[in-house]
Amino acid sequence: MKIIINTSSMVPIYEQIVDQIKTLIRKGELKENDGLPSVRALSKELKISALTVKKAYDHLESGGFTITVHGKGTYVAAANPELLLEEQKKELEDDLEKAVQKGRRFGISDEEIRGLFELILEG
Amino acid sequence: MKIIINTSSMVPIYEQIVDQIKTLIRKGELKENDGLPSVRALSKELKISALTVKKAYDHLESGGFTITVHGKGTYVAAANPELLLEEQKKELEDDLEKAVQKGRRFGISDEEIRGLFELILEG
Amino acid sequence: MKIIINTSSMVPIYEQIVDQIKTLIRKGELKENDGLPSVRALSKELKISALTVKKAYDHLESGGFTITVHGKGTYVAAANPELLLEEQKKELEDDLEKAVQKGRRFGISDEEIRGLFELILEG
Amino acid sequence: MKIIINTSSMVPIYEQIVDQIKTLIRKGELKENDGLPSVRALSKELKISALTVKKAYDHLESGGFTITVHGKGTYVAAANPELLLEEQKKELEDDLEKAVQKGRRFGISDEEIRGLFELILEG
DNA sequence: GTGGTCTAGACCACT
DNA sequence: GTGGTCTAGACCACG
Repeated sequence: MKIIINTSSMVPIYEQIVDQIKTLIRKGELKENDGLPSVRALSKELKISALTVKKAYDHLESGGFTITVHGKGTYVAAANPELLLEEQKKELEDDLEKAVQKGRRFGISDEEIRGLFELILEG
Repeated sequence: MKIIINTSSMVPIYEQIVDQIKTLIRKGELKENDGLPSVRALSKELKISALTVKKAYDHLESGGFTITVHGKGTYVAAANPELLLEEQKKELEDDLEKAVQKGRRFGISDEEIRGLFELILEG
Repeated sequence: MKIIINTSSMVPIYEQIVDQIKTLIRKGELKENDGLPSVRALSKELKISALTVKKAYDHLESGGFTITVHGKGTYVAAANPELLLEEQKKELEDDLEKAVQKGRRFGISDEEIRGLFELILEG
Repeated sequence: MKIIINTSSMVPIYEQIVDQIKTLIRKGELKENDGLPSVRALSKELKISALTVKKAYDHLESGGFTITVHGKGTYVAAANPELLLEEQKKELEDDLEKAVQKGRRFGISDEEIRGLFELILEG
């Protein structure tokens, strides 16, 4: 489990974990019935609170991506990589749309917004 | 003063006010020495707490965009539209960068991210 | 009546008026039964709100320095220049004491405070 | 944290808190990365509203004296005691200057003002 | 009328 | 537990 946490990022830690595990599942690096690290183990490895890991696992489970078996651990559920991809694309789309709308609200032209976007993508 | 508040947004109300007034100043719709609505008047108009409007005005003043005179009101300070534009561009840039990073974290290729972006811009 | 108003000062306008009239009385430039300018006249002369002048006159009257005769005007009361001087000294003393206490609270030595004070007095 | 609040003073409570914490930082009693009391804890201790403490902490953060981490707490930032000292001296200087100007407005001679000042400093 | 401060409590997000 | 936002209303100072 290569999870990378950026504590100075504005993205909540639990969300960073959720995002990365979802991606691992989608890309097939985590397959059905694979076991996730225990909450305590992952929290120790990432040097963060166990409650934060627990929150990430809760989100994964309520989204149907994992199944938690009491007393045993957390396992990857029957994955549907395509659905997952669509979901993640939708989320990205929302973020991009919000940014574009903010730019337009600022009175910045679409050409300029595109220019900034390309700079970021290439930089 | 056409300020539009979206209470269901995750963006704090006071920040929405700050953003929109900054934009009005930058676009010249609010000029130097123009008076802003009184705290009470705007709070009544937007149906929000006076303290929330006050907080927005405080942010504007500490940013040097307005000058507040006790017992008289809040006025637009000597504007520096260019500096303001740079600031707003920087903010947009940050949002776009976060979105791109999220896309990459999802394992979505840059080409796909660009595709989504163009769809939004053209849509 | 040479009253000088500094609108950019942090001292309230009405207080500036009160201070200067008290001083005029104390120094004998305004004597008992002398008439003060009407509220309207002074407000026009100083280009400030009549309410502000009214507030200054109210303070003077409640302090016993003037007497207002309905329909006639405001007149200097029997002055007691010595008492007035003591009062003003007391006020100055309070301000200086507050400043010194603040300096000490900041952990600035008495020598340094004295140094700053002398600089101001000589500057 | 020995913070002393004077509710009968004209100085806003939040400003009193800001002043005293700045001084604690400058004098080294609060060092880099030290945690400040939680908003709720300090508000309870001082028997004031949590919002007032929050306002003080906001001012400290916007001044770069502290760093606030959501869900964790407020911590002392890399201090710059010298800059802080200059800032506090400037504040004291302003207060002294205002007092001197008031004395002169009262028509009190510089010698007398100095006399009062020395009495306070020595008393 | 204006802004400035404060309260007592609520709800939310993050750890 | 922590901080972040918001409310509805109060009281004060200034014009």
